[in-house]
Amino acid sequence: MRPIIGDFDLEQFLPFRLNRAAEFIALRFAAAYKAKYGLTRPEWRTLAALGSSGRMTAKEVGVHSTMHKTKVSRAVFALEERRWLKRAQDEDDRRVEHLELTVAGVKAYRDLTRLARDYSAELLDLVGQDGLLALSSGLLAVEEAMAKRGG
Amino acid sequence: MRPIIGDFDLEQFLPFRLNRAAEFIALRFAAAYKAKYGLTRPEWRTLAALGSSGRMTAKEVGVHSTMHKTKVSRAVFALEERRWLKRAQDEDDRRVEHLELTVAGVKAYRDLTRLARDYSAELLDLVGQDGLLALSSGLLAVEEAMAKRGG
DNA sequence: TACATATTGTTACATACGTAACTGTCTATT
DNA sequence: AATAGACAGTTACGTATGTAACAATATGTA
Repeated sequence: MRPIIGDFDLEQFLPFRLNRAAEFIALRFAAAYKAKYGLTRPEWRTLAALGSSGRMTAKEVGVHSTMHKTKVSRAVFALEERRWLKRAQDEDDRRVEHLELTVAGVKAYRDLTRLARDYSAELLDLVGQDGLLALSSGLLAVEEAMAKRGG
Repeated sequence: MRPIIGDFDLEQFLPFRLNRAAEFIALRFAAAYKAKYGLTRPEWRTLAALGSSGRMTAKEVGVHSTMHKTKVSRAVFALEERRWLKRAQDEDDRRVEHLELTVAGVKAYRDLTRLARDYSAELLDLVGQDGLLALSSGLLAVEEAMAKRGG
């Protein structure tokens, strides 16, 4: 539909397009880990961060996965209740807690990363290689901008 | 940091990267309309949809801007309270309401689209033309996939 | 040592959200 | 005409969110 009043078109506005695509892409995957384990997104991200890096503080998880500290705090609490994660106080600085996955946590992490890889393949099929390459290269440019301007 | 346990890396996972970039890009613009008018994102989107198309039903707004009907319903209510929008019942089907901006609404729309254009220019400056072109082309591929698979 | 400031992580509060249930209206079938 | 189903839009409810205030600890400076 052509604009009547102005020449602005939401359909062409990058923030809108980016958001819509992100919701679409992320929701399909979120449905998987939500259905299988009842995880929230912050919980999945925390699991993924700890699974790949082995041991981190809550603050590091937040930086690594770009999450607000309250989100991390709540996700850590939920994963701890599930017994997928354990805390250990730092000996030098008692404000700091080192977080680590339990055996059960690692198991869940492995299963979920398998789902993630399956989903990546599905995306390749759905969006096509050219599309994904373009997207990835565009995202890289945004990520560089974020690093400069403090994302 | 290299993964210790598995070979999965959140940093490379497209849903994560897409989400993070979308949050970064959208938040910067959201800050503008939130600071200036106290608008929420659904309200801005509804305003943008009505501003560019002139007259729509709530359902059409939802389709056009990919929003859940409860979001649209609440945004319409808020814009109506502000007297930026008025409703008119359809004469043939009394379930349907035609939504239209008031003069004040159009004025705000014009101002906000100006901000949107400024922000687009800022993005060009921040991310660079090559990056934006790649991003746009990648998003197009996603949008085509969404159209096929029902986004 | 004492005091101000910064930092890690948690919590209280207000707000935003989606699901599901609902109201009112229209359409199709009988 | 009557009934069942579909549809537009609203609302109630539980949950997720960010802001701001907070507790506990650490650091720097006098």
